[in-house]
Amino acid sequence: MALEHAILVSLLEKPGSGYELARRFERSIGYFWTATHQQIYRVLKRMDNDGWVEVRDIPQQGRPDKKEYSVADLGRAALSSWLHDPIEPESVRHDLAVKIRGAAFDDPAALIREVERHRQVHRDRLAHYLAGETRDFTVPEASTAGPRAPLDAERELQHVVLRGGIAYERMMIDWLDDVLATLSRFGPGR
Amino acid sequence: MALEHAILVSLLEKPGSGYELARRFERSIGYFWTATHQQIYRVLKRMDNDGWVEVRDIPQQGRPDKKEYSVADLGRAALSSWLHDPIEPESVRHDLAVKIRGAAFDDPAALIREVERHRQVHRDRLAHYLAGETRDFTVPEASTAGPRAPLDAERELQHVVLRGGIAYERMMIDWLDDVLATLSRFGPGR
DNA sequence: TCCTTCTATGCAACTCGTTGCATAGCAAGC
DNA sequence: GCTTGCTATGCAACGAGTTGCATAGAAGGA
Repeated sequence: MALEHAILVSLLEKPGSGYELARRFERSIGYFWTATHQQIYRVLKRMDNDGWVEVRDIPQQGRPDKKEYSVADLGRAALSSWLHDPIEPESVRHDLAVKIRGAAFDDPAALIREVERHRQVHRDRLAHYLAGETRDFTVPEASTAGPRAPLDAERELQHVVLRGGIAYERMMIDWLDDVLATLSRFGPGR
Repeated sequence: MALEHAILVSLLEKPGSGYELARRFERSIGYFWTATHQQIYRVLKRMDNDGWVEVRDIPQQGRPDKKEYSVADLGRAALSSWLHDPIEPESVRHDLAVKIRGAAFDDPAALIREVERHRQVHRDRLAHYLAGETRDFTVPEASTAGPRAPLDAERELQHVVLRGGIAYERMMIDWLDDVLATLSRFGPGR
């Protein structure tokens, strides 16, 4: 039940409409939390009822009005409370791993295409993350000694999460290489 | 909707009762697919209705009867068909990443305990996987040249999935170290 | 001109997954 | 003797997430 909290974080970083949130969930936030516009609209409505967010109607020309949401005090409190609650380490769900073990009872070689496709997706994601890192987090040459520049928590924490995404994609690409090498040792048919 | 398929794979590897499946989902299968006994019983019943599995009642002394499930031809066909369908690379859900980005609006240092706890969980899992690998996949010294031993697809594929789990845990531990180093650069309070 | 895509929001129906509870006998430890 | 935990299955209710559909005007390409 962390969708509310993911929305709160995103709105604290920058207020926006449900539609805009949905697009963010396809990009930066979506790297570690996915949500469709349906869920977002539904949850936003509930959050509004609960007083977690404030809405401002923004009329637009030629398009439907936009509702810009921002975080209210109650929402901030709810986020803070959630941050202090322990959470369980997330449970994993890897369809591909099920398929790989299942391939033993079918045709292992037939999975090669599929695994290659997944590897390409992870390569693309990695390239995308690395481009984002260069764009947003490249700092000018640090002075040799001297005091550090004041730390911007928001930026630093976004960066460390992005580094997590990068590490994950690199790990996946390496593992999928391993999987491909393993699959290729079995001939077609069973 | 891959729970059916995960169950099929598990039953092909070894027939068993719903209860036994639930325990396997806490162990080896659960490393990449979680399920509670509720889901398993419900899905097993549906799979039985659809003719994917066969049930054999095994009376026991002093305990409730056990229903041992095994995969029927229809189930095997369903698995094979699923294996040949492409799947989307799985969408991620990392509560912890949401928390880390959210910490910028609260107290970053307060997250340190939580992150350390998660790191410990991942260390434990890693140790567990490594022990399992030594136990199940240590091969006797390979002969210098000569022909390879016949390859056992089931075993090899189980092993490569386990190696994926190991790589994942190592990556997480390293990343959480990075997160801790980042969090520690911010003082308490905001 | 028509078709598609984008912005922007939303309902309804459905499936999937979680939580709490219930039964029931046996074994082990305090 | 009592509590806890294990085997073994299951119902009921709820909450989370997905899919299909609908509206509606603007912009851009075939």
